[in-house]
Amino acid sequence: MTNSTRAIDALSALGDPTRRSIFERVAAGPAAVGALAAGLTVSRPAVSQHLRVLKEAGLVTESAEGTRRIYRIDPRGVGAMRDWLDQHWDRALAAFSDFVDQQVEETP
Amino acid sequence: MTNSTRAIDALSALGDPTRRSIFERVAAGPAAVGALAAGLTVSRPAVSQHLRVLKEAGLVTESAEGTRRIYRIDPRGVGAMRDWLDQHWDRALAAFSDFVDQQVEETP
DNA sequence: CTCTTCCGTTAGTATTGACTTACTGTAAGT
DNA sequence: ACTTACAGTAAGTCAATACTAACGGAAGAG
Repeated sequence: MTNSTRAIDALSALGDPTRRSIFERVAAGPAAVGALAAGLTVSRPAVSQHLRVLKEAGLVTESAEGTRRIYRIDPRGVGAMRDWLDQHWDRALAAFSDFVDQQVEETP
Repeated sequence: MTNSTRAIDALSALGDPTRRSIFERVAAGPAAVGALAAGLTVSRPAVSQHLRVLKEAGLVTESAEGTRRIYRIDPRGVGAMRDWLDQHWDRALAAFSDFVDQQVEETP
């Protein structure tokens, strides 16, 4: 998978508010599925499904500890999003300053 | 609107694949609605609706030139997303290195 | 003034996907 | 072996939303 593809998946994954909550909780520290579901209004299977999407997007990793599955934040997806965003950040600044310059010329 | 709120809106907005396409085209350079729709498979009203969402998310700006509306990339939304992500980027690296250290200890 | 172009809005439809319930599986404790 | 705890899977429901078709409005050309 290319880095840009991962960035796309990560953006799609974080588009959902519930998944953002889950991701932010995982980002705060490693956690099991049950613990995550306890702090949310949705059921545990729902959390499990969201975690799978986040995992496929490269935003979290999974590791077993007995019957519990511990989820941790994954630098790959976060980094891919960061790279994708940095590209557009540069463009945004350039386009914006061009636009401002143009406005100044038209209204002296 | 707070900066974090704008980051949330921006993430939700870019969750849709069609909106990502539109956003990337606008990021490549200012464009009118018709020109954007011509390069996509969806109808012009659909593009118009997506642009409104992107505008409300602070990702693009609108300016009239006669009957045409020119859309440009907006640094505000892009910057808000960048800030939001940078927070988690730091956590991602820290959590990952902790995890690796722990794995090394357990399997010497 | 009329015609054309370009665009936003509205209403209605269709599709996506988020959620729950029920079930199955696995590991640890007794 | 039985029970308990924890989690993924499957199937079905329902709400959110992406999309099209039809309409209306503003600006420039003739």
